[in-house]
Amino acid sequence: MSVTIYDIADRAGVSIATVSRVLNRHPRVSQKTRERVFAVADELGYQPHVSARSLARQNTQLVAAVVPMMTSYFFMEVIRGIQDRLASSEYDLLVYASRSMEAVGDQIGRAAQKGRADGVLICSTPMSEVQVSHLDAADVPSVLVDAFHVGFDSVSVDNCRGGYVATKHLLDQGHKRVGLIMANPHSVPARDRREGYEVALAEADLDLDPTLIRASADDQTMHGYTREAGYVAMNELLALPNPPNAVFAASDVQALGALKALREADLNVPNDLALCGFDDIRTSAYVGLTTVRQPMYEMGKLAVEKLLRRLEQPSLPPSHTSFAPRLIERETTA
Amino acid sequence: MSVTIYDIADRAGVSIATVSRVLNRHPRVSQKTRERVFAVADELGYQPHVSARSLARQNTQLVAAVVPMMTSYFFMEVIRGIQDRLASSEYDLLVYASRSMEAVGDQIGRAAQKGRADGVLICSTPMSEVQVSHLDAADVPSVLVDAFHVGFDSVSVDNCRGGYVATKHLLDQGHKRVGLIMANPHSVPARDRREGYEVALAEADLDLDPTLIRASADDQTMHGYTREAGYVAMNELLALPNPPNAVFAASDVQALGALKALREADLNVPNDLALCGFDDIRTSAYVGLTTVRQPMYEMGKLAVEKLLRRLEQPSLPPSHTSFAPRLIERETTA
DNA sequence: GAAAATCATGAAAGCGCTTACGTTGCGATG
DNA sequence: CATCGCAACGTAAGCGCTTTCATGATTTTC
Repeated sequence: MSVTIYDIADRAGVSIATVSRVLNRHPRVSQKTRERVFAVADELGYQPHVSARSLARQNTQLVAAVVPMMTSYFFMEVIRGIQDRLASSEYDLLVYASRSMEAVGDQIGRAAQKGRADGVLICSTPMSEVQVSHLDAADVPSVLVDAFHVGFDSVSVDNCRGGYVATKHLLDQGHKRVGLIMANPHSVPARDRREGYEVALAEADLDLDPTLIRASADDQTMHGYTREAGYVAMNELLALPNPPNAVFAASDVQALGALKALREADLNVPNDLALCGFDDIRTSAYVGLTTVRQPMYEMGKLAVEKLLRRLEQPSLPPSHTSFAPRLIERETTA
Repeated sequence: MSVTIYDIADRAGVSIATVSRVLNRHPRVSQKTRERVFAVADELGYQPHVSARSLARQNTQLVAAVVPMMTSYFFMEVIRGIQDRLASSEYDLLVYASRSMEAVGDQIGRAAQKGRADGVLICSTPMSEVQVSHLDAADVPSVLVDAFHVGFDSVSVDNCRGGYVATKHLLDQGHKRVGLIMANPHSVPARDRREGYEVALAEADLDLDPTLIRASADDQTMHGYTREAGYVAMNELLALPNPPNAVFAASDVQALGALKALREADLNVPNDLALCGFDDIRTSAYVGLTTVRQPMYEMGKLAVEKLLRRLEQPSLPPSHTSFAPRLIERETTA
């Protein structure tokens, strides 16, 4: 096989214990042997064997991130934040992305397997009791991103407030009939955004018109956060006897689909109909879509921050952070 | 600690060897003990310890992917392909994304460390001799994506052909002065695309006008593949005494920046100036950008395919695949 | 200058698993 | 009936590292 601490020990005329001490910067080694060992080590091109070290130390230097669907810009940004923060730590990143929202459970299981990773980041996955007990059993520090559970560290966004802000903005522009393009109601964030929408309407003393709310068709993989869903929903709204004059879409991808429908209907945005999305994905800036921005990158970063803190102090009480989403005004509501 | 095979062995009244055999589906175990061991195992909620297993088996069940910058859509798609293919294998994915093109070397080092992963996928990184020797020393199967080296399996795209196709398309539309928005010349794909551009011009008996070629400013992190770079470059081209009437941009993000410059200059695309990009990122479809499509997802998928094959048959000669890029005609060259 | 304290090092146990090899007990073989 | 073969299982030696404990060497202390 390749070079081990035994080889170094032989060559340097010391025991493997000493080699290990040198390699781990243990203070109780003489200057002389330290230098000799180091010299031999890189003369032989030594690299510690990761698994062996993990086994002996009882830690991997790994963090696992569980994410439903890499496809979406949201998760990419979160992961980028995770990645960036991790880069300045000693941890490497393991990514568990599932193709469907359903497979997430398995992924959590794998990620939390004994000796797999020192910590787990779980993204956009509501924690069922099964999963909680799973994680508790595995006894691996975890933090939730874009989800909440009392027992775990979490970082999320105040979706209700986001929905409120978006709707309020539309109302402030003078629109009285504000429609909502929902995602799949299975999605907790979508439900929260809808709640914010309803709060804003109530506050403006407007009745809730259920026909103005379009939920995405049931879709197991993307929870309705797709361009097509937005396209269909907008067409339905336009077909109404009394269509809305403004629409809040639960996500930017849906808003983009809606925009397509509007173009096809030859309607002027924002004059005929104003549109506000949610997320602030890259394309939104490009097409001038007004939206509510989630600080995805920052969320990923903070999640890692929390995880690292917990890794150092496992007994800390769970800490929860909720970011306030910010309205980004652009041309679709000018 | 948590439950080990020793606990199972005790409880089931057998030796740890037998437990191990059962768990690894070794045939030489009686039906009865097999059942008993399994029963005890999941009664105790046993999970094998990953590091211990790795050490004993001399393999992790991990594949590492080294990627420069998660930011870009290109890499997202490649990773998605990797992810998807890996999902139906027994391997988990380790992601090494660096913030700058320069840090990639370190990342490769980490990814290829002994006992870290069973195989490595290296994305968009030209292999220097240092890195080659590094990888050879680590002796871990690797495949190159969007890069080439005789000694390694690789999957890439025929960038030269892509540049040719794009330019030819522009010429076929009757444009005589075709400009090129280059990326940083450090980028091998960018150079290849430029070569294709030149070939197409030569074939059409057109002289190469160097003023029509704009390389991105030196940029260490994105190699000039940015919207801003495209914006600047297009403005430079427009400021020319005799500006081009068609432009090929080395990437879609640059093309989008160029598009912005064109909008600001109040020029009609494609009538005043036709534009063709490269990549086919998501936004391109949305804004109707004609482009040359790279099969990113498929590339990731195939890379894993090759890696898995090599994992089984390490002595296979290196296999190289080059995808032919495909022109996607949209409105910017109608 | 002897006892005590400190330091540098080695021997060996262990992390949790796999696996080569040895041992047992059984039915089949001549 | 002695022998062989083989299935089923146990013993123990690893995998490459960390770390405790013991030990001799060196320094400090009064």
